[in-house]
Amino acid sequence: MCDESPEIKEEPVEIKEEEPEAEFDSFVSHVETTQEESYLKTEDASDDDVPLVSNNTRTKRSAESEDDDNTPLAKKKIKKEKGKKKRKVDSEEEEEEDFKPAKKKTVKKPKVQNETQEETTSPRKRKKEEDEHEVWKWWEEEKKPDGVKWSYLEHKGPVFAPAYEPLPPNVKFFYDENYLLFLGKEMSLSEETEEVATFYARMLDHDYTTKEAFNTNFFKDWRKVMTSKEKEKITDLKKCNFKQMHAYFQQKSEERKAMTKEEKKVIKDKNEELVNEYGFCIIDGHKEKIGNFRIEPPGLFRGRGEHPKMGMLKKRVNPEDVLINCSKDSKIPEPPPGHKWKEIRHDNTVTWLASWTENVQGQVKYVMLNPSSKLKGEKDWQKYETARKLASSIDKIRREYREDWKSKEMRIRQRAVALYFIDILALRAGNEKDEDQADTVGCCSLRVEHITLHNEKDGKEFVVAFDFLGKDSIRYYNEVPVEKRVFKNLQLFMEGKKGSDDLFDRLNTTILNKHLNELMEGLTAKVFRTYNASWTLQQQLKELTDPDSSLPEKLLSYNRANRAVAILCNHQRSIPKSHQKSMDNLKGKITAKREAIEECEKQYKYAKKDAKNGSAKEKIVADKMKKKLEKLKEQLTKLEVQETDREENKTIALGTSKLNYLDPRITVAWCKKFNVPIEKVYNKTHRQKFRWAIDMAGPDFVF
DNA sequence: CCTGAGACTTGGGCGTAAACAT
DNA sequence: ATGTTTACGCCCAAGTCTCAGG
Repeated sequence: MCDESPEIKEEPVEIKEEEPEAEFDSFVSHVETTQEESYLKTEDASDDDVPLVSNNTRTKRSAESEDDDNTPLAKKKIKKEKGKKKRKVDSEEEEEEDFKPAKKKTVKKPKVQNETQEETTSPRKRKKEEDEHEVWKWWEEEKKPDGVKWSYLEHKGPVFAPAYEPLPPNVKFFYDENYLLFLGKEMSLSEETEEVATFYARMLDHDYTTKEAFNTNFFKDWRKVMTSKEKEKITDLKKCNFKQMHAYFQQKSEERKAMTKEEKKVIKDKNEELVNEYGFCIIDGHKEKIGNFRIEPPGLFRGRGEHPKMGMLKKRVNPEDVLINCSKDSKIPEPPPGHKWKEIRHDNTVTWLASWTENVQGQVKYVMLNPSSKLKGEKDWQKYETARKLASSIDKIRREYREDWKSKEMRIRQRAVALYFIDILALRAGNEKDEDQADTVGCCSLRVEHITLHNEKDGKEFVVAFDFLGKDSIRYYNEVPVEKRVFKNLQLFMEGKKGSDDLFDRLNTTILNKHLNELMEGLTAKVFRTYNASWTLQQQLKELTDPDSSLPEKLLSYNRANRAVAILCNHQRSIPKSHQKSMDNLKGKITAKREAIEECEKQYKYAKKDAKNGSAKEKIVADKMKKKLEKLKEQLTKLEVQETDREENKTIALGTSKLNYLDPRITVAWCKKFNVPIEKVYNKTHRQKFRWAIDMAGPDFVF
């Protein structure tokens, strides 16, 4: 603001001398103490241990040939060996045939796993599920030309929300004209007015309805759909009584819960039929699942955090609002009777099957494929390959941005400090946001008020305290000791600014990403999150897994590693309502088990005595006792493990990192190496999404 | 540059089905 | 078999990033 010159103002000389060639030894650990290594030494950390082959490769690569990695060849290398198939379409046909035998192989699996004993939950069921899906190794196919996402696409179009069913006449709406009467005066509403009213009535016991913005927005939009008569009468939301409506919906939901098995089955079957009809598409010769083939129903907008638009009416979407995307030569989806599509297009450079524009924020919404599809899987795979590439040039990049902390140019310093945060704290990039969205920030959009500098805190020097609302208005709070040079730079950036000023006033995500792309092809800010998450998982697994431990203990290790990542990425959740209760419950069980063990021990003692001078029969009894005791003890540890796991997990959400940040091949390799059945860590959805990794990665995969 | 549209990934919450305990 | 607890999968909002056009 104050000075336009890009040159930095007189830099305090001290800074320059401060650092006698800092090494990489001071990367801050932000995820508990144990993780330092993951940032400390990107490569030699593992040397003292088993010198894994691929580890060496990585070291070498990063040391001498980063530049080569920048060529687009990197990706291709991997696929190189396989296909020299020319015509995609025909080759697919063949592949299918080829891989049918492979399916049979899977069937044998349980035998191999016998070592891990009974644990495998209903392997029969699982097989069936997986066998129902077409299995083909898409990752061995040739890639499509740049920008082309498919050559054939056929589907039946999206499913629309069911039409509004007016309330039965006995469910009334009341309005208190004088603001006096207890119930208000009975009032009948036009259908549309009633429909919108039900949206509100359904949310009556939700927090939203206590928020002013929500109520104001809702009321404003509600009045828009009212008839002029209604509008005249209904002038104050506070005078509206939705209680009967609310009760009606509650009752409805009770009824639904109380349905008999048969009734539920009917509904389920009907739904399944719908899914079979509309839930799949044909893409490049394969039948694949669609992710969200249902158009979003109308309702009230539920923005998160302090969203200025919360409570606004999300209008019903009609076929006339919907764009269809499919192959020209495919069977074009039929719009519902009496309707027309807004447009039918044939754009094979995008992946969506249908789209419409939502009225609250004006954003385009899409119908897209399920993550199990080739289209999504390939992209996911590519994402992790980019992250691995970053792993091999991270040293250079770190060296560079550290150098940039000393730059004469303010914009470069800011860029370098921001990058440092993104790297070590896994912050998000932080695009600018409009006024009409919740006020949340990421790295580039941090404001002065979001950080506090402490020369010293809790015995540590140069501590930066972050406190801001990030994505989804989740609070990010972290006290991080940083390097002195970073600290000094921050002081400089904050000089003469108000709390509401941007911390990095010469930086935004575009600038940052442009720079990153120059450092490495395909590099953007979010790649650091992927890289750091996956790297941390690998490192933590290595550190925490004891090959000799029991299966539950191994799983605990895995969860802990997963948790370290979730902490790093700040994946939080609200404490489940039932947490305390279920915790007490568990504690009770543990005490009970302990008592049982005590009791059993006593008995065992006696039995042993008896056995000593007794006959074979008594020996058998004692033996049995011993077995029982062992079993009990095992159960106890299992419970205790569960307890710590759950306690540690109560505010941390593991799902997001597992699904979006952790290279599945790390997990797969770990499972294979330590003989952990994959379904212990990956549920059915995970297994479908990560099928490529499950098939691709051996026990020795290294990220 | 700046802006906004567009496309696609990432995110927590919540209802419900399934698993488990009783 | 039935009630309770847990986990899954859906939902859809909220990010990231690219690109076109002024």
